[in-house]
Amino acid sequence: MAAFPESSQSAPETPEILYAGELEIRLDEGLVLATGQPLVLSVREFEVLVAMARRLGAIISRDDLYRTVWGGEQRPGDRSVDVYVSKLRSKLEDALPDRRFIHTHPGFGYRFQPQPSRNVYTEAASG
Amino acid sequence: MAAFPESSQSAPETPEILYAGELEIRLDEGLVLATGQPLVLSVREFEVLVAMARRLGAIISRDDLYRTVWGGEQRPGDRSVDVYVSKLRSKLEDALPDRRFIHTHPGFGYRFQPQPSRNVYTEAASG
DNA sequence: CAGCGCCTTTCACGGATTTTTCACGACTAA
DNA sequence: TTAGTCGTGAAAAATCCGTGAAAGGCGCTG
Repeated sequence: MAAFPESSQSAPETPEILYAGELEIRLDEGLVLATGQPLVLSVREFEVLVAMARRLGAIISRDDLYRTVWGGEQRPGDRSVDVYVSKLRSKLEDALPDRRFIHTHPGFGYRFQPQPSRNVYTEAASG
Repeated sequence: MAAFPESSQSAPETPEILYAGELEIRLDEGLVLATGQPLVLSVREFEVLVAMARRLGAIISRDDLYRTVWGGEQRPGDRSVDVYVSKLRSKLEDALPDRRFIHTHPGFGYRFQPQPSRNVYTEAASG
């Protein structure tokens, strides 16, 4: 609803703010608001969140996430992505206990999509 | 120097006074009142405060702050911004011990927003 | 000119925070 | 059981930040 005011000179697909559930992700500032309340995320946490939020609803493989956030190829056995997804989940759950955002699809990757945690009906998560 | 810097954004009207919590910042005078009591700030301190207060709630990077207050580009390793934020914090905390104004977002910058650290008798309604 | 006082800039150190890496255990599938 | 995938606490390494204090400027006073 809140249309953001401004430039049409940039690329049409470069929003400065992403919205997902009660999350507001301000790309230019590195700020995330949960129901208006600011979260304190580290740089990596923020980048992982943005990478996922940009592809809301899609499954993103770990390799893909790694390339997007860290750059280069992920070495076999590297768990960085998992660790940061875990940190992110923790902070998001702190801020919004009734929501789940990051869904695991074993063998495939992660999917980012705001979803109430009490109500699980859309699909069985075990692909 | 200029009594007050022209704003970089074209707001319909440029306010001469900023309010934030119990702070009143009189731009044209260079005067800051905390619960009516005047603070003694140096020029730089005042400018840093104004730069932040003008973007209340937003994260401002050190580079950004440097450009706004000092002008030009910040040289790598320059800590001026940090030092002045520290001085400012110290004076604000002197004047209003129960409030936090300047929040650090490691890796991103600072966010200015009045926030009670203890006592909540703020004007509750969003303003 | 010399001495002061205030402001700004720069430096340095230690603590805080982040990032990376490791390890263990839960879980799944054959 | 055996192998592969995940979640996550915690150690180790790397950065980032807060801040006291030194150093340099500038104006004022005697």
